[in-house]
Amino acid sequence: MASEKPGPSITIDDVARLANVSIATVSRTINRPESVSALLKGRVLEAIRKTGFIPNAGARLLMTNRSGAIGVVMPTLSNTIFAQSLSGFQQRTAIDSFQVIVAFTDFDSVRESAQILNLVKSGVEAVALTGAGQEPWILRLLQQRKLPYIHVVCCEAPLGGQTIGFDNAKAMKLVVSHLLERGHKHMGILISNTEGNDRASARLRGAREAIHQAGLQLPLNRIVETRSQISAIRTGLRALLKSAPEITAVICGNDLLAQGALIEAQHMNIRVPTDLSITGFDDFEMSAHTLPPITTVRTGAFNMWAMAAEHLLTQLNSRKQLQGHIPTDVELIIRNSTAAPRISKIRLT
Amino acid sequence: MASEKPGPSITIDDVARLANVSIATVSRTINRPESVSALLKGRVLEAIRKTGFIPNAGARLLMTNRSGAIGVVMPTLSNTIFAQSLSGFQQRTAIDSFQVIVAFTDFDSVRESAQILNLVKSGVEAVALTGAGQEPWILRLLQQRKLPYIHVVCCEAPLGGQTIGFDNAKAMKLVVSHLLERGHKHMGILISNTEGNDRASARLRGAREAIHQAGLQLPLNRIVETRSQISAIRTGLRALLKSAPEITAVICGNDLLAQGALIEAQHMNIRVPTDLSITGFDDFEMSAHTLPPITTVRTGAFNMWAMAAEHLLTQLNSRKQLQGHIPTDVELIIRNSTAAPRISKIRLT
DNA sequence: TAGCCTGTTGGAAGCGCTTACAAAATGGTT
DNA sequence: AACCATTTTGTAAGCGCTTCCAACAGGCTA
Repeated sequence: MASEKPGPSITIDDVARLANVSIATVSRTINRPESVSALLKGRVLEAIRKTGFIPNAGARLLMTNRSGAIGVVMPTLSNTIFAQSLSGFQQRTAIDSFQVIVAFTDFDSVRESAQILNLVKSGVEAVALTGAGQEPWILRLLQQRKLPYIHVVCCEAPLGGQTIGFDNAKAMKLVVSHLLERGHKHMGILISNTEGNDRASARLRGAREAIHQAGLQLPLNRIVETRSQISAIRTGLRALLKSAPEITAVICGNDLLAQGALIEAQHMNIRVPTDLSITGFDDFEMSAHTLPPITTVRTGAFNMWAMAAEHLLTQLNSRKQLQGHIPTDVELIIRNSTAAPRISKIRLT
Repeated sequence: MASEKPGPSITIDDVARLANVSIATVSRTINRPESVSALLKGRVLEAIRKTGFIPNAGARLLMTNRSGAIGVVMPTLSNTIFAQSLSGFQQRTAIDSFQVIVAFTDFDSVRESAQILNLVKSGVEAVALTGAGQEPWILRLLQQRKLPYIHVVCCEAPLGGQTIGFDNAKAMKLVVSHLLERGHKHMGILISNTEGNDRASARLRGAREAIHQAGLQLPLNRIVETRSQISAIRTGLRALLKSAPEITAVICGNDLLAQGALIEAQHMNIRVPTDLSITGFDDFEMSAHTLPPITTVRTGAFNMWAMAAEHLLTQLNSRKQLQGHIPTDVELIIRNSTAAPRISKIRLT
């Protein structure tokens, strides 16, 4: 009925009283048990058990400045790759008993700044960021406060920030090389919105450069940006094929796009890879199982983010400032969604 | 080189001194600006801006007992449904400027208890739990500490806990009814490991009951439990079809399983739905686009979790204990992966 | 036995904030 | 001009913990 008062919760004093020791001893048995005699330690532990004492997070944080929380900032969770990434990150932080606070930006760098600021306000000890497209002021704020942070999935960052990942542009060139080797001359690109997404931009740039370097053209009508809903992706592929019917291969910015493209191709009765080659990027688990399985680039997101976590934790433990770039491996996985283009470019539509 | 000292960070005193007011005034302009005169408020705000002051989370938490953080406990992120769920939850909490701390259990209720305990230790103000399979002691602990919590995706919970969701068993019966209507007599079930997963168990139970109620049999060889990797799911379907070749429909415990089953069917050259009907559960975005699209149950995970968040936030704001069950809608989405069984049950393999 | 070193323990001082309370300022009213 | 109600401000008391420091207890050596 009437809302209950918060109720005086159990404090270290209660435990100390019950164990008949000082609060200092209780604190020590929790934080540095080796410095307490077996006798008292036993009494204290027993008292803690009996009372159900859980140290007050605020008081502890106030004294130690250690919240045991790490922030991670991602655009969204609607692409599996970020779910994987978050899993990897969290799995590693869990080993060191760190909590993960997640924040999503929806690819909006203004919102991203706000989210990072919120993380700082809530006392995270470090932050992992997706990409390097953050507003400089917020990065500067992190630096001023000496909060370790790292940009993941990229290879260079503003303000000398640490990075872990690979060169998205270079990785995309692997894909293009593969298609060139197969004999493709006319390629289209299906990519997620590049605005506020430096990874997508870099991949697009890489593909573009590689195509140009091969002496081929990439007119604008062969590049389609799309939102990441399956229906939008499907529409995107249709638009691409309509505006550039000559293309024999579609380079997708990630595996979600590739899956959408593959589905739309099936619906359109376009045979993959016979009529059209499709490539992805990220190597989803599913991509090995689709019909045909998708040629893609394995980037090891799970491990990459686990390493990012490890890197931050190391800094927190050693209190020393690491820096520079940690390169991660990237591997072109050739599957059956790519093949040589048909001699005749006639397709049934 | 030498590790830099933490460096005295900016406190409320610095701001007060600069603005030439008392710390109380600074605190008030941050927390109850309407109670401060425009003049001083201006000076304080300016001083905050100049100094880059960010209130110390620990001190604040210590005084107010409000961390601004909510915990959410999920089994994993490897099934898209949980990514959706987390998104929904976080989207709602963000509106009230609450941070989300995520914890994963990997379907292990012992680990789950530990995770919940960690959340409590780190000072969350409320907790959202997946399902109702938690160990009672940890729920009791939440109750003792008067931490609002809610079980999501279920309809009843131990210890009188609040729940939001639907009856998984009953929802599964919709699927079975649909298959019965289509004339199926021999159904198989592909379900994720039920151990430590009360939702999967309930769905299995629902299917079983509905089948029995229709006067049909469900021998054990028609039930296959599987891990959730695509390859395991595919193996699972093969095993199911091998041990029970007479089945004309496969009821999958969720859409991930259904997608895996559909893929394996394609690989085995089994036509869906002609040779085999397949049903899912959860209604992934993708499920509307596969070939054929998958008949499934829409549970609105995103909204359900957003509502869960809202419910917790309401309790936090009103400080009153709500209780009971919040039912959510469930809808059978009939698509082309289900049809009447073929008269002849001969399949090409 | 005196003198020391090591290992334990408790007392007490804050950490940086919020907020109760009192003091001061403001603005009518008589 | 004196008074009271109201608003605004400052003072100071903690919140519950960690940790410095001093006190003390043993176990040695000299």
